[in-house]
Amino acid sequence: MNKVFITTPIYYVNDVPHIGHAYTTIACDILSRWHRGHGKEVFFLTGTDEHGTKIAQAAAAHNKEPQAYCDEISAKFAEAWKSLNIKNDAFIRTTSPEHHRAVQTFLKILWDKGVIFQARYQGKYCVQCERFYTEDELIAGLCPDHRIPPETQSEDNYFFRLSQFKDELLAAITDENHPNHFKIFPRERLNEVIGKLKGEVNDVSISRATLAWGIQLPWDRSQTTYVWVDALINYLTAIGYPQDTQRVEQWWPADLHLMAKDILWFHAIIWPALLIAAGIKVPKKVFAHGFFTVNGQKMSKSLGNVVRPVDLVKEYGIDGTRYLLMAAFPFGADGDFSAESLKISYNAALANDLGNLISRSMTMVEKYCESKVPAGTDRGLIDLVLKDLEPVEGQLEHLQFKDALTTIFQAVDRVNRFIEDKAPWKLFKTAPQEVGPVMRQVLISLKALTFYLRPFMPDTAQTLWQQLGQEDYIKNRAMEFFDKPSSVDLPAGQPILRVTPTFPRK
RNA sequence: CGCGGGGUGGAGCAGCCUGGUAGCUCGUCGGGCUCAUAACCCGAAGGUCGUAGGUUCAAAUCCUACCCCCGCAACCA
Repeated sequence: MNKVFITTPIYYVNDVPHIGHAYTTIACDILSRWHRGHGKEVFFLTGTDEHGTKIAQAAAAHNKEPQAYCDEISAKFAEAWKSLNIKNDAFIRTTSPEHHRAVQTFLKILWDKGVIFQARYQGKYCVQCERFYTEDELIAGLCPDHRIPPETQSEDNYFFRLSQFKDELLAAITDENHPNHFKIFPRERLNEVIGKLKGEVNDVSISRATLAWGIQLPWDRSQTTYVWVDALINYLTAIGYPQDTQRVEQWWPADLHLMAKDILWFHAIIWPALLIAAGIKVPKKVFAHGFFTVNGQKMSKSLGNVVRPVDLVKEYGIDGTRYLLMAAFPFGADGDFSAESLKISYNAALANDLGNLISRSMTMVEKYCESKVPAGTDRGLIDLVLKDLEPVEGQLEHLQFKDALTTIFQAVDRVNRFIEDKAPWKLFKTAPQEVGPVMRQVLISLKALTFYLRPFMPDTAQTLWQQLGQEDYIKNRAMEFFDKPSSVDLPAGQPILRVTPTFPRK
């Protein structure tokens, strides 16, 4: 399998991007870069979700036409990803004509297959959730998510027979040999989904009669597609569905849908059910990461503690931000970002360990080795460093970003300890001929490290790459490296460049 | 019976699924080094793993009960 199709959710344009969005997107970017570095063909998709009542309302509140409003906010997402060095292969917008066509085609298939029916629905509808709730689901008569009283609404809607797929879905997620098998991670979330699936599963409304800002149902223009159904189909639109069958064939099924845990149900149940109903393969893996608090509190506008990606980038740089977000707590679990711990983490890992290692190494090569890669044959350190780094492969395979970083920084520590142990500054005085082989090992170890740092910190890796006197781009060399790490090397005599400190202390 | 997360040395966390020397980062104390971004290296102190039971040769780890903390209104990954 040589292709990897990775997606973030498409982000709802009723607010500008914050670090929650960035968190998911950075994680996908790291995976994309890692896979590309291993020679895989990667399609990394992100984008914006632009339909629905809330968007129409938000636009009205800004005195804008919905489309103009969407254009504006959507652009901010695209900009944010640029500023975080996100290299997505496509940026999809649900207001695009291609997406309209895809949604209508997809829904028409479901309609023709008879899995959609019309019913007069009377029920409790939460405007915020844009969904109906059963009496069971309400808590003290309030929406369980929003804690507001739902409106009693009655209208003719179209419904998708989700209940019909309940057993098959349960089998699909629990039985590895099921033809529609797909994985849900992490474990807690899988258990949660299984639990819900074993309970009552209701058919879901897929259209609204009163919503104008959306995509009309192909067989009934008086009805507009429910935003969630609209949104999920983006994953198909982006790869050319329905007309470009070749591209669809090439990329589908998606290898990974990554998202936060609040929208797992849509991705793990509704989406696969829709696909099965339409006769399309289900995604291979759905991973829901956790929520986080900021300084121990939920991020909120009213508390004024919403953190924007730009704020962090300003303080810690692009790579610093990418590192800090991934290193703070295990991916998948809930966690906290505090201003204090970010700073501590930055100084400890990036400035003191990695930044200083680079700095001291380059200085010593300059002072003791005439700024050139020295000759030598010892590879003891290099072998140990490569051994240290081996677990990264499996850790990234399981989206354990924090663990992968821990592993990488253990290798960084090893190089620091090696330098301490060999004390080139002493050797320079007592046995100068021994300095070269020591520094050579340090430099080659740094080169190896660079390949592992690259997905997390692409600019840093490229800079370090150039400091090591390498030309070209590191990304073009990753495949060759990972093909046979043990042969990593540097030509003796190659000039080493010194540049300004990477990750200055804060 | 609403849902979920958590209680582990001073702080923040990992380990718990697949029982068997309690690990990491920061901080503190002592030492070393001086190549380096007041950094780096070595050593030390410090924990009855929320409480009470149970299972077991053995439990932070499995089971039961209980106590406490946090998120689940809005924005929202």
